[in-house]
Amino acid sequence: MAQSLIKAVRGTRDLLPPDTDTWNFVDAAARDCFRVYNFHEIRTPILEDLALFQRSVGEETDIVAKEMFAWEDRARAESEKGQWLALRPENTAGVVRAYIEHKLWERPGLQKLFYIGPQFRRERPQKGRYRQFYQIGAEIIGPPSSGSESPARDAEVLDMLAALLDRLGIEHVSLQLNSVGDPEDRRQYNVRLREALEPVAGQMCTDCRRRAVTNPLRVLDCKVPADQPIIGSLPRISDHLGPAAREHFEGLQRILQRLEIPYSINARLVRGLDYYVRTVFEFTHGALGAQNAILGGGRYDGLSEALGGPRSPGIGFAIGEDRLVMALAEAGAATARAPDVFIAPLGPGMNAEAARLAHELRRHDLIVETGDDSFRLKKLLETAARLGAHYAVIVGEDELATGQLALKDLSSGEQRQVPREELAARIIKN
RNA sequence: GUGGGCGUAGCUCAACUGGCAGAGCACCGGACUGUGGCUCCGGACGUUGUGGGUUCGAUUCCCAUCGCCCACCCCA
Repeated sequence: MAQSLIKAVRGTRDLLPPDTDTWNFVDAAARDCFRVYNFHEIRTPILEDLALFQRSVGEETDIVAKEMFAWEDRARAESEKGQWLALRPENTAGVVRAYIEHKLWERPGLQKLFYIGPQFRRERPQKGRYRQFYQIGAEIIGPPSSGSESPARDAEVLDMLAALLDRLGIEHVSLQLNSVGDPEDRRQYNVRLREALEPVAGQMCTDCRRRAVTNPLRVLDCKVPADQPIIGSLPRISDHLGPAAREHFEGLQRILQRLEIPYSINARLVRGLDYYVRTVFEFTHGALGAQNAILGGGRYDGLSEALGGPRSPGIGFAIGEDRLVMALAEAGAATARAPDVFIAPLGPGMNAEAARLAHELRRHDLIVETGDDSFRLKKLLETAARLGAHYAVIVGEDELATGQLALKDLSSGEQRQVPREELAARIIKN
């Protein structure tokens, strides 16, 4: 391989057929789900002002501190400085920015928005983690008067997710649920956690010793077996929720139970983004390697205000589509598309007849592939079989003369003469 | 950013302590001039990721470099 060949840049990849059929299958299933839950699509730019992510995701988070593609744009005038731009590392910030910029809170009712698109993080690639990755996400946001603060909205989002995963046939997923409380609850809990960690951190792994100082919440996430007893003895955030957050969390659980959506409370589920309050959740899937979270989300009641907008509580999620597709592949889901019929033009000059017939069949919404009259019939049928076509139609001199086309069922091998005008109906019926 | 593993045909992989780079699948042609899947015969397929070093000789050993994978940190 010559080294001068240009290749896809690190952490990006080409999605090729037949995999793209699977991706489209997922997209279509998601859009269908969003439709019946009355969500509408929003498309925001891939490129945003860097400050948007610093203010929303959190300046101290690794995502913003070291994992963004960001650069200073060319200055418009010599006296000016360039604007700092970034490829979006997630989509919620952009959605809320657009919500504020276009005063969507003035529209009646709740804003129920979804997006499907690429996101970018400058991390070292590994299984299920790419520098350009794809997320399917949705947000419910609106002023408090629209009911945006209600746990019913949290439940609606979770119900939709459960429906989507079920529809896709993804099994072995489990809903992990937690409440991280309101900002004041979280501050107090952080203090308590630090206090509790101080005497025991020395007995924990090196990462935890560091986290105990820098980011105590992350200690809860540690997977080192030896640390588990200590982690189990640490105070739980659920014991430190204020009355409002507690009531919200209980309200959500009542609805989930009525909806018969199974979930488990994971007191150690904390999420990395600064803006999350109250409800946080994850769906995890076995057999995806270390990156086992297939989607995640939570409530972000203060985000709009943090970005200079009016108070607008909200809740949302993002599905890691790369991982969802991986899970589908694990399940062996058949999503590839094959032609309904292959047209074999037999003999010189038959391409025109084949093209005409293909045109007619396609108007009946059939997936049609055509061969070329320069090939022998043996090769044409071979091609038809290899493409996975259900039927082959032979168009040759004999057929033209009689008006009867040879229709061959490629799985059974059965072949019969069919009048040209009945062809489409015959293929559709089977 | 850190650690480990791996780079050989389109794909999956062989090649003993250094001795003519191979197999299966896939591809193309033929046996079979209007009938695919099975079988048989034949064909094409490579600067062994790249650059350097050691050697009579390197896919093999050494150094460097690039790429990919897995994991860590962190996270969807």
